[in-house]
Amino acid sequence: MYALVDCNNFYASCERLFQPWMNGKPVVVLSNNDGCVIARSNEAKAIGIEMGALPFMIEDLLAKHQVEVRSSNYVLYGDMSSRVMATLDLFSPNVEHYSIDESFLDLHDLIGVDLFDHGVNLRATVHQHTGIPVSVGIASTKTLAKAANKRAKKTSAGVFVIPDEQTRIEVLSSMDVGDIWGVGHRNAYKLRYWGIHTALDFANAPRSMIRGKLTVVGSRLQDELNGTPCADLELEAPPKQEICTSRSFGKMMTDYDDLEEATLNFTARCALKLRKQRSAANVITVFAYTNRFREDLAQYNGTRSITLPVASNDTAELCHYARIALKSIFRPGYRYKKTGCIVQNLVPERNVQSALFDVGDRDKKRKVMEVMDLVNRKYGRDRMRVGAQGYGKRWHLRCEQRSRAYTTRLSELLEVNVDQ
DNA sequence: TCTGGGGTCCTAGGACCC
DNA sequence: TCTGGGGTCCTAGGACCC
Repeated sequence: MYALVDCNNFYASCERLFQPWMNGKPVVVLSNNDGCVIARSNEAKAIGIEMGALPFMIEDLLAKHQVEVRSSNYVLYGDMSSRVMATLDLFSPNVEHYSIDESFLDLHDLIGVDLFDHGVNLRATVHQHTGIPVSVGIASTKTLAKAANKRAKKTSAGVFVIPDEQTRIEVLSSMDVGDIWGVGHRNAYKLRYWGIHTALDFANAPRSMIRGKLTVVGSRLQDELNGTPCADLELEAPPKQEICTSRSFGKMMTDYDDLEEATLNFTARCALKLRKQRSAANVITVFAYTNRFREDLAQYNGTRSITLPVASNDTAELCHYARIALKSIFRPGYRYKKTGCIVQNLVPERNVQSALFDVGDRDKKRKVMEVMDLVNRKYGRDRMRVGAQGYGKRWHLRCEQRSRAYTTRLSELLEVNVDQ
């Protein structure tokens, strides 16, 4: 059996931990740039705030219900996530950390233990260690555990087990086909058109039909819903095959120099992420977009890829090629909203194929990066940087309601008054 | 004024090989 | 009447996830 443990309204729950007066009140967390709603407490859901809602369009609703609005604070969420995960690791030797707020646990070694009680215990322990509420779904495949978890969220215990065939059929028959993990809105639409409305319809549909219309992906899903596991736990995250850093800007930008400074900062982030996983990139892609929602403005999407002579994770070298790419796509006169950098065709750092006519001392460059990373680990991100990254930060994000780094910054620790 | 950021997997079709 | 049979590699695009 597998358990799927999912943190309830994770970002909103993190915000509440250190601002407990928000308990029982509606809370929403906004995306980068305070652009749209990406997390909601149950109270916020209840008053009808939708995922993706735009704050300026629901101003009245927010004011009327005195909704607590927060900018996203990923440092806090990332730290709370690792605390939750560390607790889950106590419950199974095999845990897949699937996303920032979800983990799969392998329960195959659990013999003679009541699974429901185990789930209740797990939930209580996570709450005791971290204060984060979680839901637990337990079943014989990952896809069924997902379905059980969805059901668990509707129960007061917060735990739901699919122990037998009867329960499986009952759960699947009351589940919309679009709620199956792996069926997105596009395939859900098609499936309904073909007369498949519930997860049980999907599980019982002719195999050849599912295979024909939804390829092997659909076929596997069907097997999983019928209790045949097709996906094992991924205990170690495989190295990423590509890495992207991009942001929308608080304000649209027209000036090339501003755009370059932002883009090279994103490139530097990519280079750092590459070094962290000990990879080097063969290809670098840079893109620059205008605001696609502003139909009144001229639109432009520029993108350019460059193949490096030798795979690299050197910040200065990647910035050099990123700048060439950006210069070649930049068109004056447009108002740019977003740029980004993607590094691709990654290879292990130790495995880099050198070029016949390569110039420069790569060993020396590597040592420079090592020192830079060391300095920055000790004194803070980007303390040491390439000049082109600048200090202007004209491209900075808007985040007007950001909470403190309660768990990761000494200067922002919570103060507790003990006089009373 | 105002719409996130970061990934993976699969398939079809073209180019090319013998 | 009417033009083989297998392959591989690469890319673009679609679909999905959080």
